[in-house]
Amino acid sequence: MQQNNASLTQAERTALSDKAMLEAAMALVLEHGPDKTTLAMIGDKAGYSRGLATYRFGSKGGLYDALCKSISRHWLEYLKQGVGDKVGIDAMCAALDTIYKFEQELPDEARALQILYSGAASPSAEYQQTAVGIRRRQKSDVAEWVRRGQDAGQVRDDVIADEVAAQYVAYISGMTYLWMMSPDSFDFSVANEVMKRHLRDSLTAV
Amino acid sequence: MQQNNASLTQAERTALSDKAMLEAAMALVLEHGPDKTTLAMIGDKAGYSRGLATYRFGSKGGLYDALCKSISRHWLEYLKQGVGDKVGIDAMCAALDTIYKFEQELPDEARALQILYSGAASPSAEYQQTAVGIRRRQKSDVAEWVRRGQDAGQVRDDVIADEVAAQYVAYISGMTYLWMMSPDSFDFSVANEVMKRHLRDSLTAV
DNA sequence: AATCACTTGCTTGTTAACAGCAAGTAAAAT
DNA sequence: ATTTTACTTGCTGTTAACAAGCAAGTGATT
Repeated sequence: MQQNNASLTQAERTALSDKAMLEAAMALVLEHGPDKTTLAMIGDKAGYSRGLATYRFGSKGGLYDALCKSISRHWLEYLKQGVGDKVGIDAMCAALDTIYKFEQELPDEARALQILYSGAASPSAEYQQTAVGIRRRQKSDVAEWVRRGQDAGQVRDDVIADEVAAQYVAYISGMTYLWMMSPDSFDFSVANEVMKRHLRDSLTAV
Repeated sequence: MQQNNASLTQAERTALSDKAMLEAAMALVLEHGPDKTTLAMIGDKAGYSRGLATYRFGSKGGLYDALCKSISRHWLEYLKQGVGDKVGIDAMCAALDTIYKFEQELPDEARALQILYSGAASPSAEYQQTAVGIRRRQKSDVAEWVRRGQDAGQVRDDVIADEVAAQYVAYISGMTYLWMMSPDSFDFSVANEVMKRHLRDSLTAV
């Protein structure tokens, strides 16, 4: 399929097939969901054999773990760019805007990530720890924003960073889930404005 | 298995096997997740044949839809009892306490429901509409509490009931999900106290 | 620079497990 | 007694996973 390139190093071949497989997997997950997607479909769509997915990723769960990590990495980079070096309330508001922008610009990745994170709730999900780790990291990042905002005098001192971060991450998890499940019932941009106002009202130093 | 009862009506037989199947399914979903649970395992655990689940519920997805509805019904009754005839902020706070109590008293049902709702994010989930409908109903119930609280003069008039309800339901969805994924990272009772304080601070009429 | 030993990427053959269906049996209703 | 309903068993196509094989790339020796 891809041997029109006269000659590739082993590393290049792997990188190429890896990318093709993960892209195919994402498209098929969006269309059919993780469980109705078969390894044969993925291999076929990627332009390889039905056996490559298992060979490369060990198992179906292993492939989804890799996909989860791959999209998460991209998302975390995107978020980092959107937030920049802001801290405190500014960082939290910028993150909300970045989430919305990500959903608008890269709806496929956003949706696929949401499906995978949701699937991680199942006891059989092999990427459960991956999903948990990312949520945990997001929470600690937010807590750090709050602490730095407090140091900078922007955020009031009597709030507890970890508590604020837990509420914030819970809100985001729930809102992205609900919005994906029924976009017509939940207006994301309005919700974001409400949330930003709330953050300013409740966290700004007196 | 259950024919020690001399004679049962057809309706009784169905009710009995229905209950046994759903209970078995719930236990197995908690242990192995929906996709690694097989219909044969469910029939076996319930004390019937491997074929009954398909016969009764049409398909694996149909069974999970029934399970989702069954646990949801119980949960909604439990919630109704916990909230009583409260409205406004009181109802929203009572609902938070009831959620916590449900998780403490009936952790299996709470966890199974969470797994099923999460699985509904997959495009292949046959109970997607069931899950969406319940979330939608919860949101409109909350909006109604807010409106009645406004009528009673407890809740400030300048908040928009639908917006408040969306935020509230999003927060609950996210918190229950995160708490199930890593109970050690999210302190549910502390989060509830924080949330209740926030509700009072931001919604109480001036 | 040409060959050869070896490794790595990928494919194909195979198997056990699975969901779903159809045809059957047993139990209750009429 | 006959019909209807609850449930079981036999069967088939599909699937994930594994193993054995093939082909392409790599690196050392000459």
